[in-house]
Amino acid sequence: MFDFPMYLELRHLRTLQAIRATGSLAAAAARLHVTQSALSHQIKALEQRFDTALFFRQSRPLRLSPAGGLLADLAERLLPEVAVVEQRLADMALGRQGRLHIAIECHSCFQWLLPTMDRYREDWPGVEMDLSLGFSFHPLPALVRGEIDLVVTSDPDPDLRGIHYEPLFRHEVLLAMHIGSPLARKAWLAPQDLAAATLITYPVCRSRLDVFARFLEPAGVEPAAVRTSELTVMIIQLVVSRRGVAALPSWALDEYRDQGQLIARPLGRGGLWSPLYAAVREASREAPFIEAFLGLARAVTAERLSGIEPLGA
Amino acid sequence: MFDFPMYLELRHLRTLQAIRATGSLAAAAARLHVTQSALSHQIKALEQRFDTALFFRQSRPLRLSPAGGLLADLAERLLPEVAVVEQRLADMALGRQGRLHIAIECHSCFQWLLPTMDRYREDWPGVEMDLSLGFSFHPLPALVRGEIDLVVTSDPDPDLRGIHYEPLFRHEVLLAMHIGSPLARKAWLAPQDLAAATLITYPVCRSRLDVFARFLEPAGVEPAAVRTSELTVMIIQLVVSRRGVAALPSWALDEYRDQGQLIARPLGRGGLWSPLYAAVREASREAPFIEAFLGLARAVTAERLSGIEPLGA
DNA sequence: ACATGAATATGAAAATAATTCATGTTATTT
DNA sequence: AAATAACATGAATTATTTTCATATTCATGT
Repeated sequence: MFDFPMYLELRHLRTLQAIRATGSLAAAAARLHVTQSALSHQIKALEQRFDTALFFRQSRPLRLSPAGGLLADLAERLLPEVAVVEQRLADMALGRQGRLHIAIECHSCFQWLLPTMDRYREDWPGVEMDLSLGFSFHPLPALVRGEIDLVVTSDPDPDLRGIHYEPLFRHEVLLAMHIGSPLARKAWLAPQDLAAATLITYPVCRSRLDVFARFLEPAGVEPAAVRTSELTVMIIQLVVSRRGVAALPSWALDEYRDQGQLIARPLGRGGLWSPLYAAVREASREAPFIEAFLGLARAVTAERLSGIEPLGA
Repeated sequence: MFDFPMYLELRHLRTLQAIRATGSLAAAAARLHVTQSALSHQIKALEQRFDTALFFRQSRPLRLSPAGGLLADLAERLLPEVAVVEQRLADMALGRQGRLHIAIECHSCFQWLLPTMDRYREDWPGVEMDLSLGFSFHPLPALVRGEIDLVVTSDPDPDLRGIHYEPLFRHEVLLAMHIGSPLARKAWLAPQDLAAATLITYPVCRSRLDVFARFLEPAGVEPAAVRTSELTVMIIQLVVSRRGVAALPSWALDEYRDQGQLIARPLGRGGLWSPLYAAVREASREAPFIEAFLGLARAVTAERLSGIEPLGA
C-alpha cells in the first residue's frame, strides 16, 4: 500500500504518546484533533515500516506492545524538549530572548560599556551576553556572518549590506600631555605642533585612529616618534611621566585629569570630534532586546560621560 | 504562501543538522538526497512558522542564527536518540531483542524455570526478562492484553483467540505421604482412598488442581479435610510430620524422597498425568527469542526432571 | 450463541504538504 | 566586471496524510 517512504516523525511520536495516555485510538484522535482513521493509517504505516506490531488489538483498552512502548517512551523524552525549544523560539521571535555578543573596536569604551551591560543584564535576564575585543580581527564582517550581534565602532563601512549603524554620541578627542609640556601653553593644537612630539597610541592600524586619519595625515604631518600601548592606564602613565602625548576621548581622561599632572587640549581650532556607532544587523535592529540595549547605552553614556554630545533617536 | 500548518518535524531537525554540519544548503541537500530547492523551501516555511531567521544569508559559508543554532542543537540531542530506538525496533523485528515477561500458574515450576532463565539470559542478553506469580490474578487474559509474554500453565483456555499453547512435557502427579501411612501399602491409590485423608494443596481454586479436577471430583469423593500452603517445602514438611498427604509433580518430590521419610504413589491405576504448556501470543510465537526460550525449557526439563515425558516439537 | 454498541480497520477520494524543475537573485572569485 | 557558485522563488508535480464512508472486530448483556 505505502510503497516505501515513512520516516519516523514527531507526528508519530505525538500519536503514540496520545494513544498510551488515552488508551484508545478514538480518544487519542480527538486529543490530536484528527480522525480516528488518520491514526489507524498512521499506525499501520509505522507497523509496516518497523515490521512489528505497536499494540495488541484483541484487547481493550488498547495496550502498547513492547515496540509501541519503546516509541511512546521516546515520545515522552523528546516531546518535552521540543516544546521547550519551540517556546524559546517564540520568545526569540518576540525579542524577549536573544543573544547579544558584543565586540568593541574602541579601547576606552569599557568605561561606559561595562556599566551598561551590568544594568542591562538585570532587565533582560533571558539575553545571553558576551563581549569580545575587536582589535585583532575585523568585527564588522563577523557581524555580517552572525558571529557577533553588535559592534561598537567609530568608522562605519557603508559597503556592508544589511548592517545598520546606530549613532550613539559624538565625543571630543583631546590631546593629553604633561602639565609642564610646552604644548600646554596653547589653547588648541595645530597638526604641526605634534611634529616634534612622541605620540602614544593604541596598537591598531593608523586608519582607525582619528588623530592620524583626520588630523595629522590630512596636514601631511608625521610625529617625531610613535609608540603604542594596549591599555589606557598605561598610556596615561607614559604621558604623566613625560614620555609623550596621546589623543584620547575626553571622557577617558576624566578620572586622571584632576590629579594635577595631566592637561588636555583640543586638536584643531574647533576640536576633533568623533562619532561612535553601534552596528547591528538590519534583521535584528528592531528586536526589543536590541533596542533596549541601545537605549540604555545612550542613557548611561549621557549620564556618566562628560564632553559628549548625544546622537540619534 | 503556506497558510498555517507546519509542525516542527524530525525532517526539519535533520535539515538543520545537515546545514550546520556542511555549511551550505547545497551540500546539506546532497547529504539528505534531496534538491537544494527542497531545503530552501523547508527553511522558508520554518522561518515563517517561527517568525525568525534561521541563518544569515549575506555570508558564505552559511552561518546559523541563534534561532537556527537552537534547532540544530535540538537536532544534535534528539536524532541520536531516535536512531537508537530505530535500531532497537529493527532488532525487535528480527527477534534478536524483546521482552519476556513470564507468569507461572504452577507453584512447583520454579525448580526448572529458574535454571532455564539463568541459562537463557546468557545467550539472549538483549531480552528483558521478568517473572511474576500468576496465583492471585489470571495470567492468560494478561497475556492477551500484552502485559506478559509467556504463561506456564497446565490448563489451556481454548476460547482465547490469538494464544498459542506450546506443549512442554507431561508429568505424573503423585500422592506424597509419610512412609508409615497405611496408604503407602497400596501400589496405587483409588479416589476413595483419600476420603479419610487430610489433603494438603496450594491455595488455589480446585478447578486448577488436578487431584480435584481429574481425580477426586469425577469420582465424587471429598477428602476428610483440606488445608493449604503456599510453599512446596512447607507442604513437604506437613506430609513428613504426618499431618496429611499431598499431590505433587513427581519431580517436585525428587529432592525429598530419598530422605527416607517420604513415599509417593500413583493416583489411579495408570497414574495421573498432566501436561504443561507455555502459552504465548500467536504474534510472538515465531520470534527467535521466544522459540529459543521454548527450546531451552524443553532441554532443561528433559535433563533435570525425572518422570516426565517430553511433548511437542 | 446472538444481538448490540463501541472501537478499530480499510479503500478510495480529497486535501495537504513536500519536492522538483526551471529560472531568477545574490554572493564570491578571478 | 565577468564568471561562477550558491541560494531563492513560483509553478507544476509528486507524495503523503487526512477524511469519508463503510466494513470488521471486540466486549457485553441476554
